Amino acid sequence: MKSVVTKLVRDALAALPELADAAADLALETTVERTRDPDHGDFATNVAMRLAKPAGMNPRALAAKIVAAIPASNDVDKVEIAGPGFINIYLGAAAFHAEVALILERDVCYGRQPQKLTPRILLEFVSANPTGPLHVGHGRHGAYGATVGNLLEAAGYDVDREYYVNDAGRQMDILGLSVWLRWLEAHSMKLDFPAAGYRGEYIRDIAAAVDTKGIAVVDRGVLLNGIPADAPEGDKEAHIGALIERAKDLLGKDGFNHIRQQSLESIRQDIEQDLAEFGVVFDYWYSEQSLESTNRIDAALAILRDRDMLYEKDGATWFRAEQFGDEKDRVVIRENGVKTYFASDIAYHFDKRERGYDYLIDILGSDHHGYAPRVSAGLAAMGYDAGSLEVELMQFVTLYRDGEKLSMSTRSGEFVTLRELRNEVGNDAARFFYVMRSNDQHLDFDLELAKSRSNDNPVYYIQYAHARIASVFRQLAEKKLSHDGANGCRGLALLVEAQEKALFAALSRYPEVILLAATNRAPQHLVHYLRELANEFHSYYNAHAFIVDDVALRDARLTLITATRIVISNGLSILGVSAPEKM
RNA sequence: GCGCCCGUAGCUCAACCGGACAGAGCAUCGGAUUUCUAAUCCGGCGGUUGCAGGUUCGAGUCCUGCCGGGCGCGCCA
Repeated sequence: MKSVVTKLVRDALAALPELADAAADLALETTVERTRDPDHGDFATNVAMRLAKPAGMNPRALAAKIVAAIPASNDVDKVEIAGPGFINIYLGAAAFHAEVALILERDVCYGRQPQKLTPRILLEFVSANPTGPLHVGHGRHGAYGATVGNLLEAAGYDVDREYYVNDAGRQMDILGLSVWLRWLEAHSMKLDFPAAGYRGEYIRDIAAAVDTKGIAVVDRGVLLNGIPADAPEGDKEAHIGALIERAKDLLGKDGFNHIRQQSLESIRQDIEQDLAEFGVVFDYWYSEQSLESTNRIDAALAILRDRDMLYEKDGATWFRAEQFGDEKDRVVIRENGVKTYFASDIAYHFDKRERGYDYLIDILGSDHHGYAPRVSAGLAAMGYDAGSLEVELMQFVTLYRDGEKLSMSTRSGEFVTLRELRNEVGNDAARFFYVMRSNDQHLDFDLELAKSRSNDNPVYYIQYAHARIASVFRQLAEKKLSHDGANGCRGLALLVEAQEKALFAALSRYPEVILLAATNRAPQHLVHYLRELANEFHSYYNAHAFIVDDVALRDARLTLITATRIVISNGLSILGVSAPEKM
């Protein structure tokens, strides 16, 4: 609906060639806004104020000129100039009636833009290390990423979702070792579990299920002989490092890898299932190991070397990140010959572009904020536009129960898992609460509120509006009445109550909200909108009966609430929240 | 010390490249039900947008400095 107004203003400016220079680099869409105050009409534009200075004119005089140039339209009731030079546009009722007809016609597709061919977007999120079950922080990444993906798709983008599996490196060895030690414990060996190992209960579960091919019970003395002391007396990293080497010796490299791969695959599958149950699904699970096994890291480094982007210093190989805006140069190959994590990141992001994605969005924890300039520098050095990588940072989640903060710690194994959270509050409340706040705000997740089946809980408030509409139609059927939608559309002009006008206006905003939320990667806009829409509906419900004797009025009202039901359902669907028929 | 993010009502948060008297929910106070689900609605109370400057016709929003909080600043992953 906004596009209709924008077009009118654009046509008006086009009819005023003397403004062409002043308006040359003005993005017109941004000057047209919904009004907050109905006294200011439905839409307002500040275009006259924006152009006043470059055009060398008084804003109100300029506004008058623009208003005079606005072409006649059936959609517009009147246009007024207000305040310092705002142009207020009042739309006629017919424009809103047409929008409701469009909602009914497009149904589940209402609010979706036609598919754009470019840019192709790759959205990477969660990407938690496969060393244990997801915790509540990952849940926020999942809910946010999935919703942003849905929003981008609704906005017409071609978007794929990817999970980067950090299945290489030392942490995987620690995982493999942890599982083996638990397996040995289960086979009657008494030992002190390493302080740096993964201590969660799930490790025992994996150990119990592990395929024992190539695994042997070893003598405790053989295992621990010559291993440096663990913390607190010794260095826990040295201790576990020596144990990993010992494990590889005793089991053989293949034997150890066998345990390690089984362990990580078990955890990865658990993560995938957990997320799937949460309505968070990925197109690709991209393995870090595969980067190495296909030599993509070496290939990327070779390209950098060819471009003179690498140099040797202190026995290590450095990348000239500073040249591309990073705060300092970064090591890609350590003195000991091992490639850094950053080297695989460059290769990975390069590969994303090579796979044909034009635009990359990474959703990362806020503790990774230093990472964006680095990887952008890598992309730029590889010949791709640094601006083609966008990083959205997620602030942390704090759980509260009865007003008390719950602590979380991965290593201790005492964290609250996403699965536990989902079981406790339900998927709908969890999805909703996770995206209620802007991603750059800390999220206080109140378990009691999320569970409460009361008016305190915004999820139920919105779902209840949907269920109430469904209930109205059940009542209609019980009364042996039916709804003639075509007749309802013809009779929309009968709907002149304040609550009806408010509902018309709210409904017509939906496509704009989707675009806004998608553009800003800001699901909370949709959350707030749905709450407002539900509020308009509940007010209407309380003020007026829908199932009235006057057939024309009844059909019109039922048509209006049908449109409301469609929009609520579509919006909730993007949030990954169900729209119940009954509560 | 340097860098990034945040600071809005008692609490939790909105506010669309800067726009009209800064909006919701909770809490609190008062009201609405012979009714299509009261998981609802209507109204009242509540603000120097951390502080001080600056830019602008116009600043919660942009710039500078300060105060407070979070996170980062590895040849870790």
